[in-house]
Amino acid sequence: MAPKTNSKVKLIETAIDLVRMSSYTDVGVNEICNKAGVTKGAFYHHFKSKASLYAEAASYKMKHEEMVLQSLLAERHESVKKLDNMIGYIYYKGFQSTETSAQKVSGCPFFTAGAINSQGDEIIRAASKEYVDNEVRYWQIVIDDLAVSNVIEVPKDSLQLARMVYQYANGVLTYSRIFDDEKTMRTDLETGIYRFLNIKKV
Amino acid sequence: MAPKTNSKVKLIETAIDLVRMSSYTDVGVNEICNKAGVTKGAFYHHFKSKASLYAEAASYKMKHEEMVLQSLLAERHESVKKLDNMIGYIYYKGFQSTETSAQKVSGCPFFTAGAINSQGDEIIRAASKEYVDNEVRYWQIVIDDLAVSNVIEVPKDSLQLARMVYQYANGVLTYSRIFDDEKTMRTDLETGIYRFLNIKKV
DNA sequence: ATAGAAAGATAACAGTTGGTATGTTATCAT
DNA sequence: ATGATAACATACCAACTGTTATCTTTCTAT
Repeated sequence: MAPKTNSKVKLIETAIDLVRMSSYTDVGVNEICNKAGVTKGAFYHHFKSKASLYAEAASYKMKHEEMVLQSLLAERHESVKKLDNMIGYIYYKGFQSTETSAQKVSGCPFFTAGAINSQGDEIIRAASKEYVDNEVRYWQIVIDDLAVSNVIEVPKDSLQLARMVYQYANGVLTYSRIFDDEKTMRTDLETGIYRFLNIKKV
Repeated sequence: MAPKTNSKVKLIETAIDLVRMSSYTDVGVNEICNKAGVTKGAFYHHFKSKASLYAEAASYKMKHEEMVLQSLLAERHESVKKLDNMIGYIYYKGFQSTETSAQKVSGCPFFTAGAINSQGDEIIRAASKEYVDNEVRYWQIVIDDLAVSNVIEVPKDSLQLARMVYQYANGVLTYSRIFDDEKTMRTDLETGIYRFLNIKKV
């Protein structure tokens, strides 16, 4: 009665959830399987390795975020509204609490894992690169829009500015994770990005 | 003929080096011992656990940086010179190439490891917190000095501003590590921090 | 010189890691 | 109904993890 092949999706979603809460290396295949209620046989039927699961999870998440962000950044919104939506989404992603853990703040699993496993598995690095590039592109859309709307000065290099804002956001997430401090995360995210973009807060 | 107990220091320095290049979880006790040319017996004679080595390494590095930064941030320097020294030091730390690895860009091992192991070992988290707090404090010194010198507007909350700059710097480091891109790191670090502090580049 | 401790070496430990080999059950086009 | 293939299950593997117990060497204070 259950959908045909939801166990692959179940594995991916479980993996993302677990990795977000701890880290790629700290989450084992066994743990993922147990939490997903799937056996190892099924795991290695769907994925040829742990790294390949990670890669599939990255593109899975990318597709998912494409839909979410397309609505958050829809043209009908004011450019500042888009910015606030983007900030809110990052906050939402970084704070989302799971039943799995008492930890409140979690970083982006792909950003983090990419840095960790920067040497070694090239599969992982490539997946992280692609994911990160994609995220930066969304920031660029937001920033270009702010420039067109005259909310910010037209930047010399909007891609660089987008990248820098993204770097900042992830720095905040990582910091907040160490201190497990959601309050700091909320204020620093917003205050910092507004400051970075040189927007006077309304 | 060799100094009395340099093998403890050797272990700490080797561990820092290895962890910087990969990560806390990915670096094993065996690997550290081999690279340091020390046996496991010696390791567990000096440290009661891997986590405790990490903690000692953190405070070791803190003391080392205290000396370095005290000279880089000496009062005789202009406040902008101090800022540039600080940026240069971050760049130096993040780029330092080792014989160990082909990887060029490396993040701060304590910032990274703290985020990774946010759940689990409380020893590690505590050590990372202390390390990070210390680094932020140096940024605060730089920023307060910039304010006194009228280079930047007096911030409402200089600690928050220091924290945000630190978060940004580590975001850049992590990003650059994923892409192993030293050039981006160099420009983004300087450009971003100047932008963040709203200083017109000379 | 000698007792005692610090430092280091060797070997083993239980537990876990990612991955595989081989088996069984569903699904599905023909 | 049947052959084929996808989906899943069970059991196992070698390699490695951090850690400990035991032994030997080196140092140092008396």
